[in-house]
Amino acid sequence: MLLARVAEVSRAVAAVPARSRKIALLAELFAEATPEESPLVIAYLSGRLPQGRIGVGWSTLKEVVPPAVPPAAAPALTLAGVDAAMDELAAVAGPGSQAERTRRVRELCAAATTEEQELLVRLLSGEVRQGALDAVALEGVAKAAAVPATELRRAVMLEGALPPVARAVLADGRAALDRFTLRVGRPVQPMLAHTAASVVEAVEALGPCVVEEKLDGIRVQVHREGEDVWVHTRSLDDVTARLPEVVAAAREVPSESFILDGELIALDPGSGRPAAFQFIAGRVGSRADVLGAQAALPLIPVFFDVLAADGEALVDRPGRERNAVLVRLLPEERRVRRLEITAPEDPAGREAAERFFADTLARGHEGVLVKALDAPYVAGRRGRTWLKVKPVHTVDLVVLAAERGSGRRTGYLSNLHLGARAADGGGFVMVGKTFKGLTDAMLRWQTDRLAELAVEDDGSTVRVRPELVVEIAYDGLQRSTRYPAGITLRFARVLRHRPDKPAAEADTVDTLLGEG
DNA sequence: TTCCGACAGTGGGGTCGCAAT
DNA sequence: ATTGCGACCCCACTATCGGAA
Repeated sequence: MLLARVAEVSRAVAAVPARSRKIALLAELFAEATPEESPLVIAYLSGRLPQGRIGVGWSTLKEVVPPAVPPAAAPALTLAGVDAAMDELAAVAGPGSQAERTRRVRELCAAATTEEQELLVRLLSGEVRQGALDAVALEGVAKAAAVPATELRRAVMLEGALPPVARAVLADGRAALDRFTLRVGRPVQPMLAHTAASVVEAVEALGPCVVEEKLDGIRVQVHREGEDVWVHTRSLDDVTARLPEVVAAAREVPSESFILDGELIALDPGSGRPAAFQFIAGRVGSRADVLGAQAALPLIPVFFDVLAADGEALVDRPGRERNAVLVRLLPEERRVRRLEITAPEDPAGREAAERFFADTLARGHEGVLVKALDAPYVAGRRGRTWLKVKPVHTVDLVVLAAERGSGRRTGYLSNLHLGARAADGGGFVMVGKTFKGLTDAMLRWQTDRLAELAVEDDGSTVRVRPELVVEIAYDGLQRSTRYPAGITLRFARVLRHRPDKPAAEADTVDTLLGEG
């Protein structure tokens, strides 16, 4: 198959708003592909390269963004040829590699038509912007293979990726799905949670449930088969080699075969309180001198779920049964603290849940997860049966500048630079940016208002007179080397504009530091 | 007919490893 | 030695479609 055919369908998918039409267009092409090329077609049309990210970002791509490179007159690139080129691109390393990557990307684009160039750039940048990624592509495969999407989705979650499952089901039909089962050693997509505003709201929504402490660390899925152990992150990256202490902990579990789901945290050497997320992420990211890094900051795995044990899959069992297995496998200090609320309608139960939440925060943790007691482990879905609750801080800050948006925000001033009032009363100190929480109406309003306040425009960022106050919600402060006060807001989002409030009454850096 | 679950899109800060300067 | 880039860890929120209620 030619790349041009894929590019053509991608453009058509982007052009139709209805999801059902997107799915139909994708299904048509998937049915047209041979079994050999189907994984490639599906990967490309779900917005990713089979090779994953291969060291090419916007800085490299800006030199080839159409129409920077003269396009080929007629389509000639085959899917197999492009795939081979991507393999080679991914393998480029060492001195001169940056120039070599740029050269190869340009060479590939020179052999592509304009439409193909656009697809290549979008695949390499990871932004297909066709309104269809994994989930919609999965629906397309289900339609093409005439299998129920729910069954296909389950197989994909257990396999961890769509293309291999798609190839099997397109070739052999529904029966092929039976080949994809939960297997120790093969990571599955982790179950995710939704957000609730309060513990009471979460408990009311779920009925009989368990409240668990939410640890602020790195999610890990730990597999063991005999002496073999694998550790995977949320995106299924294999980080086993960086985490010897997790491997050792897995080998202490009194079971030869299991899959555990948990969080990696660390304790601050001084206070014994949970270490800041930044330190834990740094540890997990360190590949060089693993033993030295481990000595400086040993990580502690704490688990909250078990997907399989002693050769038996547990994902379809209710949460209370999985927890019973977890209790059997792990000592208390290897499990998250939890409180069962068996009678959610009883005020005493709700009060207990509230106390547990407050106590968890007092211990220095991030918040809680509330989970329905009878819910199965639904891999890869953000099920309504797990709800997270975290405290939210708010603060009034001043807009110092705004960046022009892209994609559907083209033409709007989108990303706001946020300033706190300086402690000494002189001016404002930037403490972060945000583009979140804005409705289209707010976007339109702030674009107009900020244009009135503009004092300088470099084409991408518009500096403004510091007069517009915005109410900002955030999850807490982080240490920062980027901003002058040495701090920045974590997960800042706009709650509302405050045109009624003078900038001189905005919150100060000291207020921010006081609230932590 | 209305409601709501699931998806995609739009980016935020920090940290590491590696290449370029 | 420092800087810049890319990958990946954490993530919030809105708009939209389409099936459920």
